[in-house]
Amino acid sequence: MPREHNEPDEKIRERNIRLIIKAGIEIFSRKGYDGTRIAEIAEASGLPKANVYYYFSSKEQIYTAIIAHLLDGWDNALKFITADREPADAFRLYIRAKLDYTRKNIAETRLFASEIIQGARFLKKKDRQHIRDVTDKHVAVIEGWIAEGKILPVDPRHLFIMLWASTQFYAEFEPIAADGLKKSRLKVEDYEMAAQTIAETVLRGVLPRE
Amino acid sequence: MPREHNEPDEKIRERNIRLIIKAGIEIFSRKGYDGTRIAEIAEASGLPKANVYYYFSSKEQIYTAIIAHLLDGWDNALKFITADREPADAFRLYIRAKLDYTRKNIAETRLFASEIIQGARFLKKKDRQHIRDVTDKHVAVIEGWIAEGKILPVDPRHLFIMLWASTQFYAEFEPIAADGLKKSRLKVEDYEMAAQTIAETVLRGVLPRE
DNA sequence: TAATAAGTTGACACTTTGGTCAGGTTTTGT
DNA sequence: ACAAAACCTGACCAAAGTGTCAACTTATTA
Repeated sequence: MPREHNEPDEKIRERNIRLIIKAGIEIFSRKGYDGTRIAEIAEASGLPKANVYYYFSSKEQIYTAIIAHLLDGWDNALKFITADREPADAFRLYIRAKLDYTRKNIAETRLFASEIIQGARFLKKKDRQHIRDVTDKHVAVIEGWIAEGKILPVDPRHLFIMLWASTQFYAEFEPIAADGLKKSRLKVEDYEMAAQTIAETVLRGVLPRE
Repeated sequence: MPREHNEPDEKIRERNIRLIIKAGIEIFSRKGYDGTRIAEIAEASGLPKANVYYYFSSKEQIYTAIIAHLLDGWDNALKFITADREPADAFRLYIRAKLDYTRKNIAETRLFASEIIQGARFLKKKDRQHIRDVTDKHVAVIEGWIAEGKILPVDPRHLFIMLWASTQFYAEFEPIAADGLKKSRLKVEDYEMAAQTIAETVLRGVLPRE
């Protein structure tokens, strides 16, 4: 088996940790925490099991490293609901960015879903607090728009959940979504069409009539 | 430990299978297929492990029995999108029924999500076909409404996914949904409010302006 | 280039797992 | 009451699981 070679300047440590995390994301996302076997991660990353333990002292440590990595990714992807934009633009951008992120990071998205379904056992208090804070900030922006009459009075928290849920779905439930769309696999165009439908419907749903 | 006593006339076999399935739903939903240990199901159902194997010959058999049971439940719960209703009523009823079902069957809902995330390994071809058929039927009704001008031209499949996703979310992602709503746990009123927000928004989103 | 640090790994210890089985007890039909 | 059927279960496997370790090789640094 040809050894994956380093990117330029990438240290051995960095490369191996990257390989382990990458394999871990894939396998944890499919099997959940309890269902994942370290040996499988080792095999998928091309390292012997003992070498995995050289970098991580336990299964839990690999898992929590991945969760942290994942939450980081989201923060970068989602900064589009700000008060200085028009609601229509903000929603459209948000929906598109979220769908884009999930499409390009299907395994991470599934892993997060898996973690929550399994009881959010490894989501730290501060991680949850962080999610709450981000939500609150967005909610405040929406409430501002409502006060200005820019959108209709809708419960902003449920509205948010609706957007979150709709955009998550395509990655998490890919086989079901594909069945529903009568495709064998989802392609970029399907995500594109999803973004359009969600944005159109929700915008007509919340913008005041002219 | 006090033995759970029979419901009147319930045969031993029925009772034990019921107990095993019940425990199985709870544990499979939390741990996924690979993560679930038969010993844990045995303990949760109050039977010795060997007794579980007296009724089911393998882990897989328990799991697939549960999946079948679950799909049955859905068929009963969701019969509200029919061409003879007005769109507004049909959507409102569907959203409410789905949220009601997920609220009362949280573990089943999570188990289904878990199964899909883990690659739909045990969802039989005919089950998927059945889901497709039901979807197609609903899609046809929506297309009918569009043709009659009763609702705006929206992609019916993506619209459906939106409804499905939004209504699933509260059960699957309960901790996140609760965080988002600033509650410690979701109550009936929260599901009620969710139904209202989703229905209002989507209806304004698809009904033609007067 | 020599010493030290970092990385690698086969083999091992110990635990848990799915599943079996022989032999017991209880329920049921007649 | 008695036999047959249904039910129950402690003890047991082989396989698979997590994590360890001592001895080895490769990289780094002065």
